[in-house]
Amino acid sequence: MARIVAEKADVVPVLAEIFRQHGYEGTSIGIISERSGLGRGSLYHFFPGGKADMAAAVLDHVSDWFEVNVFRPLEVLPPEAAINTMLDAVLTYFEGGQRVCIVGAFALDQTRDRFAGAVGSYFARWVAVLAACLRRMEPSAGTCQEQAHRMIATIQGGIVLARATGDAETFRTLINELRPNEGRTNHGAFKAHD
Amino acid sequence: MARIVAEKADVVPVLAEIFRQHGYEGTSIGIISERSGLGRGSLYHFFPGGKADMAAAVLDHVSDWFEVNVFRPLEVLPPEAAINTMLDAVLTYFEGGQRVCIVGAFALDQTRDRFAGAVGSYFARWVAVLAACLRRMEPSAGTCQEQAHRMIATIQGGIVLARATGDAETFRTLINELRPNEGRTNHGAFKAHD
DNA sequence: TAAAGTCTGTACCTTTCGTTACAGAGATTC
DNA sequence: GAATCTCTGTAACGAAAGGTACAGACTTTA
Repeated sequence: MARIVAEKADVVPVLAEIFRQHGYEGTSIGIISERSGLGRGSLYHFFPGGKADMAAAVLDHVSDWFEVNVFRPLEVLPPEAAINTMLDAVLTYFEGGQRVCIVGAFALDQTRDRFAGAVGSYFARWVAVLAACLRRMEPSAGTCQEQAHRMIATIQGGIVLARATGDAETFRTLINELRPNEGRTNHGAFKAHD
Repeated sequence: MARIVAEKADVVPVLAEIFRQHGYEGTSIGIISERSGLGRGSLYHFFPGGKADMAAAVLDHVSDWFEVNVFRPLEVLPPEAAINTMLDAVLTYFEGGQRVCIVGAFALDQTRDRFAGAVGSYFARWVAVLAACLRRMEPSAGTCQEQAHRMIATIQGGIVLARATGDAETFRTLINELRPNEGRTNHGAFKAHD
């Protein structure tokens, strides 16, 4: 038999892309086998738990990526730089909003219940770490958690909006408006009048 | 045969709820038949195009609801009242973010391509009509479209976030912060400093 | 009341789903 | 170099998928 040795680590990103495109229910083992080039044998060798196992590995992988590229920087970098790093990462990772956040996508249907732990902790950690960063930035502010919610919601909703309208520029503008370092402009829903 | 005459109009809301919960791919005719109480015969009588036909009817129905309860008010009411009406509708309709926006959910996977027209025009109309309302409110502002994007993204992302964390209060706070009529507070991501 | 039209339940079709079984090829170990 | 382990391809499984066929029962029209 032709044997091209595959490693689990190489397969997970491919799986991630497939789940991103088709969603959990829309992804079939057939598609996975075809797009990854791995037969069913290999697939079930790496992921004995089947499809759910594959999706769980993808969620882990995504969480790790955000841990390194977003959450950790939010903790260790100076606040303004941290937030800019986060937004830069978001802009490239989600490809102008055309590439979906699987965790967010999973949250929208019953898939959420299956992976409630991973989905919940991903967003909980993001909120916690971003709120803490905002607090370091403006210790006087008592609404850091709400600000964090608003920023994350803008990112997630920006993906929905950008994909629905097919407009990547919408997403980029939305994200860049969240930056803290462009001359203290008002980033609110309504312009400040006074 | 037992004959309980059903009307298409009565069935569509039930379908909507099912698609909301399971997503397009996760919804099977079996589930639909079971939950709606209609046999396959009736289902395919009302929707000759099958599952896609059913989902299309749901999208139409949702669009109509928003047309009446959100878009039209945004056009005809005084701006501030219009926006408050929209936010009230959003709060009750999405049930604290636990109930999903099907249009938004469809936008996140390949289902979008199947219903690109309905998905695109739903959001395009929302953006257009909200931006126009904001312009009437503050004719000087040149960023009404961006503000509209931000508000709609907050709503859609708020649903994602609320469902992921299971916290309905997060969603309510997020929505209420979008209101224009509470003493000109700054609703931005960052507090205004000057 | 006869005819036509509308709705409904059931049985069945084909395809695809996720999963399993398993033999064999290649690498690794002793 | 035999034994073992890791990986791979193929075939097949039962279950569930979406969809069709169609006769029967009720309404409506005439």
